[in-house]
Amino acid sequence: MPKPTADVTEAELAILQRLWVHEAASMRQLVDELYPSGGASAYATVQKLLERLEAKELGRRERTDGPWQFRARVSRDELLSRRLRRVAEQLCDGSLAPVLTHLVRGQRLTPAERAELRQLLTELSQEPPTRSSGRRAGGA
Amino acid sequence: MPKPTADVTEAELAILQRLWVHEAASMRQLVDELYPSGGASAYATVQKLLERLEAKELGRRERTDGPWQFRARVSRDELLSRRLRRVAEQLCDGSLAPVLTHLVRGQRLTPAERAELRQLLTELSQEPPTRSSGRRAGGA
DNA sequence: ACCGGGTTAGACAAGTTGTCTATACTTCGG
DNA sequence: CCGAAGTATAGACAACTTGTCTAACCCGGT
Repeated sequence: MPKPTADVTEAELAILQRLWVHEAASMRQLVDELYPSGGASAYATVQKLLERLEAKELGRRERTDGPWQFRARVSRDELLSRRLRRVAEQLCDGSLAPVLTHLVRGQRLTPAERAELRQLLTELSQEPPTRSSGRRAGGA
Repeated sequence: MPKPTADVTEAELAILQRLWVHEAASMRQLVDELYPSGGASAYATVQKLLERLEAKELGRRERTDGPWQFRARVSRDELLSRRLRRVAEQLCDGSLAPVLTHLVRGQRLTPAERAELRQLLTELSQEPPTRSSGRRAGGA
């Protein structure tokens, strides 16, 4: 059982990025894209990485006529959520609100970005705050 | 030279947390707090961790009459910034704006939190380039 | 001189990470 | 049928990280 907090390594992330782009891909496709000049072992390397992604339940393989097809099991958004939650866990006592405040305060936002955020906040305020059913809130 | 992106491990973070609380602390103090029932080697463990923190330029030692005094060289805020930047780097093409949007959208914010954020945004819009004296302008 | 605290250098096991080797299995052309 | 080429899988491997631990060292006080 892979720890729920299982982290994604650089190489694994590179695979995921391609899967997010392609929806589904074969090993050959991934190898060609990620290790274009890769030697003989690139294939097995990608295989191992996909294997680990599967173990972490971040990827899935699918049978087809031909070779296996691979898909991501988490969206970029979901992964983002996990990372942020982890950061909050370690540095903000588990709460994400301080992260938000920190970001708003610390980043020099362009007026356009500020406006967009205010707009977004306003929209969310107008939706029923008690029923948070419709939208996928935060994933997990 | 340690990579600027040098990561902080769990145990190192525990040390930093104490240093953030205490401003400065001796080894003994840290050992007693972090390994209260720790065996004979706890001292050396903490030493090694502090050594690594120093190598990463995240901590500093200071001579005093008695034993060394240790201090953090980064604030929690700064560390938060680095982590967030890294996340943005890996998942949002380097830009933090999507992280912000994601957070605002994904977290169930209480009305109070929303109000506070809107307030904050308004403030920032009104005094753009001025480092106002009242608030800490720490981030990044 | 001895003791006990502080101080330091390094050994170490366990785990992670990316790559690579070896070996199957499948399938298609000749 | 044989073998070549692509596909599939298991496991070895070196390099690195991480937290702990051992063995010393130095030095002032009694």
